[in-house]
Order: sequence, then structure tokens, then C-alpha cells
Amino acid sequence: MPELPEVETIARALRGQVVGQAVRAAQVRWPRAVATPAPDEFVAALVGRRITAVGRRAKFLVLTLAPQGYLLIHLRMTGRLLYEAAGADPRPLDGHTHVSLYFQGGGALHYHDQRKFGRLYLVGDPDEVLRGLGLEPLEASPEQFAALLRARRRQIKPLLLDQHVLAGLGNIYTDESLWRAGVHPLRRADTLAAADVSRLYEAIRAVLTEAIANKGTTLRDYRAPNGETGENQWSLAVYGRAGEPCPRCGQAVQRVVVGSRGTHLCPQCQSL
DNA sequence: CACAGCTCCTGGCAGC
DNA sequence: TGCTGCCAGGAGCTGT
Repeated sequence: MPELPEVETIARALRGQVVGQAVRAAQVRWPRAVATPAPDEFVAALVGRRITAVGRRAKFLVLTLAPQGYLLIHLRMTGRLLYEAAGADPRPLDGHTHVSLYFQGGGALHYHDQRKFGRLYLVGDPDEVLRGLGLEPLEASPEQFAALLRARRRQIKPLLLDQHVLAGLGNIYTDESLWRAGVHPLRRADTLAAADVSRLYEAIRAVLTEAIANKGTTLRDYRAPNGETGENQWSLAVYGRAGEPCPRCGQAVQRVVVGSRGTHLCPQCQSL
């Protein structure tokens, strides 16, 4: 599942592949993949536009179009973008390729999604979609982060996952960050000591920065636009490692359910 | 504001 | 081997 580091990795790769390319044709094979506008309008509006920038906000890819407009993409669980360079052997479409953009230069960008949770948005103002997102974890100051937690009575894990509060963390990096900071996922946010908050802030930054350097975590589905997997799965301490020894203390990693999400922790390092 | 439950999807897997 | 049925999980939504 693509979280902030995976989306950032995709954005960096796409930038070198599609910036400057103009859309010659587009095809929507599964209409609900396009959240807005209606699919025929989506196709008609895209044709002729040029991609001038590729960015990221939280887990959204943001493609800037000229002369106007933005294409926003949220990959949710299993969404992938696959870039086909001009002249490359066209990959056969496999029934999960729901949207394709064909460029004037001959290349193509395919949106592929097994579980069909991801969505594309073509809008005049990205804020129509992004409004309401919380802070970017890598841009927030320690004070801003502390202020987010201070007044909240919620459990820390569901709070960190709430995109309206902090935007970009998913299940994997939340578990990894809480482990690194030594904070139990059920701790109430407003009961964390200043030292806990500060360790958590630094842990989130370190976990995300390292995951970006490792080009993301591939547990099953995640791929970069050229089809390559990430490497960060080899660096995970607790996520998906129930029963294995904690890298810090050797205690068996536990799997529990928090807010209906599979949650991994070290009962020794993350006490309540 | 907090939170439980439902929905969307389908591959993967357990159980038989 | 093949079938049934459950589960994961991001995010929006409703209801309490």
C-alpha cells in the first residue's frame, strides 16, 4: 500500500518520464476509477494538455497541466502507475488497467489497480480535493506536531493515521514510527510526555526519510512506474514481523488490532 | 469531538 | 483438486 514514501518515490520517477509530455489520447476502461469529472468529460478535457510538473501532497500525486488544470491520483491499496516509454514493447493490458494516457511522443502512462480503491481527479484547483488534509510530516515543525497531540484525547495510532490531522502516514510507517519512539499505539495522545512527543516527531521523520531513501516498501503490490520494487521492506522492525524478535530488545513482536487495523509492536519497548 | 460500523474491491489463503 | 468463505485495509460516510 503506497504511503508517503512510496508516493514520493513515484513522483520523483514520473517527473523524469512525463513532464513535458502532451496527452494525445486517453482511455477510461473502468469508469469509477475517475472520481471527477464524468469519464467522457475527463478524457475530453485531458486531450491536448501538457504535464508541466509532478508533485506530491500527502498520499496524492499532483500532476500540473498546461494550459490549466491538475490531475490528482490517489493509489489507495493497490494502485500503480506504469510508464511505457515511446518505442517500448507495449505491455499487454491485463484487465486491471483502468485508465491510460497516451502521449504525443508515443509513450503512455497506465493506471492499474487490482482492488479498484484508487481514484483519479481532474480539477481546476487542487484544493478542491486536498482541502482538509493535515500537516505534511516532513514539513511540520516540532511545535506544530506537539500542538496536534496536546488537545486530543484519541489513541495515538488512530490519530497518526487520520489524514485530517497528519497527512501521509499509513499503517506500515505508523507502526514503525511508534516502535522507534517507544510509544504504545494505545496511548492517549494528550497523556504523552514532552519527551515522548519529541521522540515520536523525530521517529516519524527518520522512518519516512529512510523509506524514501530506500525507494519505498514492497510487501506485495507496490511498484515504481518502471516496475521496480522498493527496498525498505528489509528495514522494517515490527511491521509484518509478529513473533520475530524485536531488533532492540529481542522480545517477540506482537500483533494486536487497534481501531480495526493490524498493529505491530514490541511489548517490552512500547509499554502502556 | 470520539469512535464504531459499514462500504468499496479482489487476491490470497484457510478449511473442508 | 476445487469449492466456499473470510480477511486486509485507506478513506468517506452515517449513526451513537
